[in-house]
Amino acid sequence: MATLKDVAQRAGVTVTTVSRMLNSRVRVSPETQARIQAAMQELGYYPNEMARSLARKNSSFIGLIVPSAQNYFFAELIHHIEAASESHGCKLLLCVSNQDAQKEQEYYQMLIGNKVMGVIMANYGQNFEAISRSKAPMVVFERPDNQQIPCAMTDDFQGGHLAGEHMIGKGCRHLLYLSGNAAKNNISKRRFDGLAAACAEHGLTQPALIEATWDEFVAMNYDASVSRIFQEYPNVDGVFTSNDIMAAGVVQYCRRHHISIPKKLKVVGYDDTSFAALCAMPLTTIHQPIEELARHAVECIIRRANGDAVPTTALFPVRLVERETT
Amino acid sequence: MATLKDVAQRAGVTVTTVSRMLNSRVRVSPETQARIQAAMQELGYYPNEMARSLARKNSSFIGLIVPSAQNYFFAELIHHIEAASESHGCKLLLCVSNQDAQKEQEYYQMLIGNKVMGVIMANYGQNFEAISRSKAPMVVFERPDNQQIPCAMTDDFQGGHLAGEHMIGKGCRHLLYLSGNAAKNNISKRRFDGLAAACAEHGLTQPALIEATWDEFVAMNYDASVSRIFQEYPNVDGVFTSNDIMAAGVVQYCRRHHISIPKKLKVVGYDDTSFAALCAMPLTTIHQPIEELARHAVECIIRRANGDAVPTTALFPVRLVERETT
DNA sequence: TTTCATTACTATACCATGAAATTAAAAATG
DNA sequence: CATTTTTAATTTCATGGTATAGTAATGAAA
Repeated sequence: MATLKDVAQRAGVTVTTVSRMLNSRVRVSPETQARIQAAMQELGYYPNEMARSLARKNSSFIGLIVPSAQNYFFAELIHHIEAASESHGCKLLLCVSNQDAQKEQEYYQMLIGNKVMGVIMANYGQNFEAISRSKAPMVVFERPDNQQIPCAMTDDFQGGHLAGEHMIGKGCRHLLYLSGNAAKNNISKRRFDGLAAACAEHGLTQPALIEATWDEFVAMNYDASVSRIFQEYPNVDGVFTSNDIMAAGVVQYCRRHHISIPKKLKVVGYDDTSFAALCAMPLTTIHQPIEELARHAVECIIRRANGDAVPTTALFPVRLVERETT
Repeated sequence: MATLKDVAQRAGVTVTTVSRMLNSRVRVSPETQARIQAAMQELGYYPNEMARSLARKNSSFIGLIVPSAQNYFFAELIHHIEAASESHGCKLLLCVSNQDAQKEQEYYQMLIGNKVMGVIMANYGQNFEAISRSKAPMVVFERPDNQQIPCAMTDDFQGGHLAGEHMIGKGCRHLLYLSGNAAKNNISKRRFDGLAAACAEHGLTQPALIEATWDEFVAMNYDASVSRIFQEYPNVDGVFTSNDIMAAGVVQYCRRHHISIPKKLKVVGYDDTSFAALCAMPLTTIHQPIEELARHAVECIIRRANGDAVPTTALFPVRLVERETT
């Protein structure tokens, strides 16, 4: 590959001049500019980003750590984060952690080693001290223990509450929350709390709770947990799930067991990925503003890289989308 | 961040020694090794990958260009390519082209500029000359014009043929192919040819053809094309689609219009992503070995980086998975 | 004393950046 | 008009963190 030097030589100037033309807005005479342009054309020059990063002590990479890339929610998140990155001239380094805390750490190290502009973590393993040490800006999709870290999140409590209100309004009396693998984490807890609050407000008992496993998340098959619902809580008439895939699983189960939806059972999913509308029975679900979330996260990083102030926490509202399962 | 120099200083050796220990298999005495290890620990040293890449003239990045990250097929592809990369110690640079040939070029340039080990293109824009110039190994998921480029693909003709055989065997007489946005591309053509061959073998007329648009692909909503099917070919009794999302669209349409599946109409999808089993009506579909494909692509790159020979073309068989739509 | 293993030293390369210095040309001054 | 000042355009030089080749030095074992 042609280097700056080659271009400079061909254009009859020094490397600095070429570099200046490319990077700084200091004037370069039009003639030299033309000569350099021509030389670059002829040689098919493209700067070595490695050298750039080294010299500048930072790259234009943005690291993204997600637990899965297959899962629809994260697939959309990835999609939008890529788009947002690209629109800011950044490149996306994608890391799939499989929810493995160890891997998360390793990936994080690797990203820091690659001098990324910032790291976005979509699943924030609990004890993550390394972060505070490094000074690479980081954004998290979860309320971090460390208040220094910017955070973009949606209003999970509201989501649970909306779902509860909706189902109760439709006549449900026995609610159940089918929680994701992250049952003990805050996201799940907040949603549950929202749901529970709605129950309390209407004088209903606490919602029941079933926790799916991580394996089910990976396999995108929640059959085991879904059937537990009906074994353990036969009189349930409203199910709220942690994601749309689970909701689809419930719908499928009911179809096989001739439980009519929405008459006998109402189902509210979560995320509102395109999948929610694609199931043969379109899901009522809580819509998460994934694109806004993604944009916000990327912007946090860009701003911090520019030395601008960054809001510590941003809370995005969610909304309920009514379709056919309620 | 601590640098090699810092580590060397602390361990009382020269950078060369530390570097040697990290990179070459030349012997370093156990004591020095221990001292260096300790120093690295204490300083939390992690090598600057930028500097490494620069010095070595290559990085351990693998670039992946896909038209979309949301689309289920590509989401799974991404997932598996990430996994395969990681297992070889490589990092994944994800690029979403939106099927824009211009963007594809730009991304490709960018990747070359980042000295990636290789590029995997999941949608291979036609006239892509830049490739031949650069010598970064590249793998494509499509039969390339350029025979130099390794290529991993599945047997699309077989896929079409299987679908045809299956539907004809189930009694269909009027087949239709709902083609993806890439109707004019080879993939789609080969599938159609396979389907047509099956028809011919059974003395049926050529299958009808409807082409979806790129916009529909992006929106993951094929309503417009789906309804065209029934307007233009009211007597169709078997639909073969280019992906599972389309098939789900057909199923949904039929559900709304009380066309019973599989009695009146049979549907065969393509890809067999997890989505195929998740729809409320599980799809009969052509299974693509996405994981194997991904692994193969990554291995091609690794091998070429090691200077080993790489098979030019690898053709993977597909198989039909029968579920409830036929 | 020779031999060998280990480590140090030195220099150079990778490619680009950026601060400071230089040159050349244009403008202002007496 | 000669001289100084200003400005624009470009160059020189040092720098970033690591890799690597070649050579010298050290110390211990043969």
